[in-house]
Amino acid sequence: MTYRDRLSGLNPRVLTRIDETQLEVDWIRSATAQQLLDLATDQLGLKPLTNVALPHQTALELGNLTRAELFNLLEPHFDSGTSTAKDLADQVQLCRAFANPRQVTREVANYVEAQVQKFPTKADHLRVGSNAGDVLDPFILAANFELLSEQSLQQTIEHTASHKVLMKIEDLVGHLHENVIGEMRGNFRVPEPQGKGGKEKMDPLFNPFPGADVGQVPLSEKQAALRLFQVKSKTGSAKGGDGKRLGDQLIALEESYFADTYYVAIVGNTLRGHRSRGAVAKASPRTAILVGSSALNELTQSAVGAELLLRVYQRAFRTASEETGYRFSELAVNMAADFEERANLHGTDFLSAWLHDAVDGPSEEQDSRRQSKKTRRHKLE
DNA sequence: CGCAATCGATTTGCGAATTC
DNA sequence: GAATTCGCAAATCGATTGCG
Repeated sequence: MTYRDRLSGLNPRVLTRIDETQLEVDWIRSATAQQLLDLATDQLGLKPLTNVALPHQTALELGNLTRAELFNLLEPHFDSGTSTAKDLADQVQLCRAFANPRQVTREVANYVEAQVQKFPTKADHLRVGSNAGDVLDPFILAANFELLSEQSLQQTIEHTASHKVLMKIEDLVGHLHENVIGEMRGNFRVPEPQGKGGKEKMDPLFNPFPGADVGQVPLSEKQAALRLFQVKSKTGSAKGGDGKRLGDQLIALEESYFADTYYVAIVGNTLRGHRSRGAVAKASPRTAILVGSSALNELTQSAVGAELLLRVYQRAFRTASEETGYRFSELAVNMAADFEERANLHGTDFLSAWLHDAVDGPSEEQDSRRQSKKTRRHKLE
């Protein structure tokens, strides 16, 4: 019985993507180094290079070279004043990883741009977050003002804004990992659960792989086992009870699909201090728990996965910066002016002004006893 | 049906509890 | 006693729920 037989009955769109990614990885597994090189030169509109790849070298051998190694190989074939050798080295790695590099890089840039559009641009974006209750903490603002900002309103606002932006970027990067790794040859992004039933309940149509973010078709030496990954940015992400919950999900995936499961963190150079390793291992003993390069090697089936991600992301960030025109420091000046203006209006310093904005309100909106709706749940009982 | 509130997921940081 | 793990906090996002 092949891995594919065990998947029959799953959502047809998921199966289509799995079959597609199987073909994509089959190509690179069977291609020669020359074929990979030809693909890369063709995509850049360059003439084919005939005397770079060794006759019996495979595409994987060439594609798994580091960027520096590739560059050294290619550099003698181009004029030293141009960036062509570098571009081609990049393109070889991209073609090794993705079946459609151009589309992937464009989509990543689009995604980044969409998130940049949600970065703060006005003072009101700092005063309250996207959730109405997430009001900026005036006491932390005071600490920021005194301890970080030399009592400068301008600096205080810059620190506050950058904190907010970096929180958004954390979320952004986490999603990039899932989506970009899911696009690589042999991998597929596990679709978000659809419709009702919850995120944790397995359903062949609406939620076939609860607990996994990325799937991978089997290795050529172990054809029976689908590989399923729970991907985190760092080991600190899941804590306490999350580990047990994830472990329970992973072991359910192993049993349902005869799958090998992986609990991986992209960033991290040691398992020491892993917050949820224990809980996952206890609930799902056969799940491999990996961090850093060890994680990337499994996810990308290459030794240069981390390099590749950085390259794709940096390009996207630069493109997004140019295309959105988001200018952090200019916006911070405007936001600071707005805070100052509000303070002058109230005739006090801006910390006091914001303190009242952050805690004052009609008691009907602040006191559950005055909210006549329905009874609320309480933690203790 | 549309919008607001809520729920569950993610991140980091910190201190308490537990384990070796 | 040191190292590890657990649990809580604040912040964000997206999906679901529920109200008018």
